[in-house]
Amino acid sequence: MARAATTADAFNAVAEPRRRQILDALAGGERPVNDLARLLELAQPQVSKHLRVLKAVDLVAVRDAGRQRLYRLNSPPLQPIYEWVKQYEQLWSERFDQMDVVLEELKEKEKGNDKDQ
Amino acid sequence: MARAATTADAFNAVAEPRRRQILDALAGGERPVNDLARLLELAQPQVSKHLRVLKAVDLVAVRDAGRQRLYRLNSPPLQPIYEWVKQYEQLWSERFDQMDVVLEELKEKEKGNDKDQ
DNA sequence: TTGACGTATTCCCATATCAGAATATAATGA
DNA sequence: TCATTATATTCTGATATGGGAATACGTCAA
Repeated sequence: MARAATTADAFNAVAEPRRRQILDALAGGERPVNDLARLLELAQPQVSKHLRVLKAVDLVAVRDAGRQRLYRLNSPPLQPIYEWVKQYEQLWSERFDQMDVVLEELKEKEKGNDKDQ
Repeated sequence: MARAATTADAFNAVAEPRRRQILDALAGGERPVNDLARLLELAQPQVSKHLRVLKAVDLVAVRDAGRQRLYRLNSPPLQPIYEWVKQYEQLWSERFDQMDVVLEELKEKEKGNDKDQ
């Protein structure tokens, strides 16, 4: 098998920086496609394609407005990412863990020194 | 160009479920490769390959222990993901608040129905 | 040294990606 | 209806993935 599709879940969809930028832009409110293209300095077809991926994982919704299509953010599908990564936030923010890492490295170094002698 | 490499950053590395599982397993402490393979019911070579990706983005560190190689979690590279997704957490919790409002209204209506009976 | 164990690498292959260019579709206004 | 504007789709090509299988590498014990 190959790599999971970008449309497989929010994790994969959001791994692409352009798509994160699009979501960031939509956080300010709904926008038509060309607007996004101008903002991100990206060609219109690429924007449409990225939006398609985001739509597939339900991260955006669309609304027709004449010839324009107004896309808007739908953030809830990001929640699993938040929930997953949140658990690790403690690990890097807690001082004790950092101390553990430092101590581990010191032990390693000491081992190396022992070997040398 | 093609899709960004899995080793491009933590976003891409972590988009693969198996690699998240590996990190989850390592959250409990350092482990040798075969241990992980058994835990995740995955063939050893695949585990080694996933670990290589995780190492490339500095999400794991290794320590030699005889014939074994003990891998351990290094969570700080996950921080950019947390920081990015955290901004959206408010948006969906606000939505929940709105839902609360709706539920409240429903309850009110029900009260009204009770009165009718 | 040899054999066994633990881990890493390589090869194969089906599958997707992303950008760019070209083109198609849809809606509006004259 | 026709031209214009806004968006979507299709095609191409270079690239990489992830699993499976086979194999190579490294270390320890006898």
